[in-house]
Amino acid sequence: MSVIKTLVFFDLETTGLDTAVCDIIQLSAVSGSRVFNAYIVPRRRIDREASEVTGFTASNNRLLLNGSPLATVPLDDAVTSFLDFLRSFHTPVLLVAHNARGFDAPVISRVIRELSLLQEFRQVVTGFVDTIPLSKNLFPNLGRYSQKYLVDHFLARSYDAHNAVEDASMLQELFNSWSPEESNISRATLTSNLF
DNA sequence: TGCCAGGCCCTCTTTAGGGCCTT
Repeated sequence: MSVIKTLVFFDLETTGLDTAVCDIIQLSAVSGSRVFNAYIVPRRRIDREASEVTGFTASNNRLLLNGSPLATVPLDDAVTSFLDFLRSFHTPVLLVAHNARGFDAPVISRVIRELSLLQEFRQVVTGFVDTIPLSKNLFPNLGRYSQKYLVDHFLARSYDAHNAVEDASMLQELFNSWSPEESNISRATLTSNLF
């Protein structure tokens, strides 16, 4: 008998690729039709490459997307609201992200530790599902496994990559189109006590 | 001031190198 768990698809936009130091700029999550999104002014400079890829820039304590200012919240408010969003499902949550092991899980886990919220996090999140190993297990001969490629290949869609809400929403659509069995999901799951 | 990653996987492998994947 399996415990009912809620799958929450999430994505981060950050100031760069170094998971040890990057700041979160956008934190988004999607589960069914429910959506969470928060923009945060970063403490550190946004890497040039990250700005080129995402369109985010920061100046004078403001965050801009393609030159237009965004409504932002402090980091601790964003993470607290995210935990409230996860708790609202009233079941254990599996957080699903593309390259969760290599990027999203270490970043969100580090930030949650820095905010002394790890205990609260572990009370609601039981693990991370990484859709890269999941897709490799399901479709071993694809050759390429970037999210953009997978969306194009399986959904025949192009989309606004590097908008975290769009990325999380597309990942949910991809996942649902694959209808993976629980054993496949388990093989691609990292338990939260690793973090 | 400017710069900065790192784990996985494959192969022309293991005394290594390089591409992929995330921003």
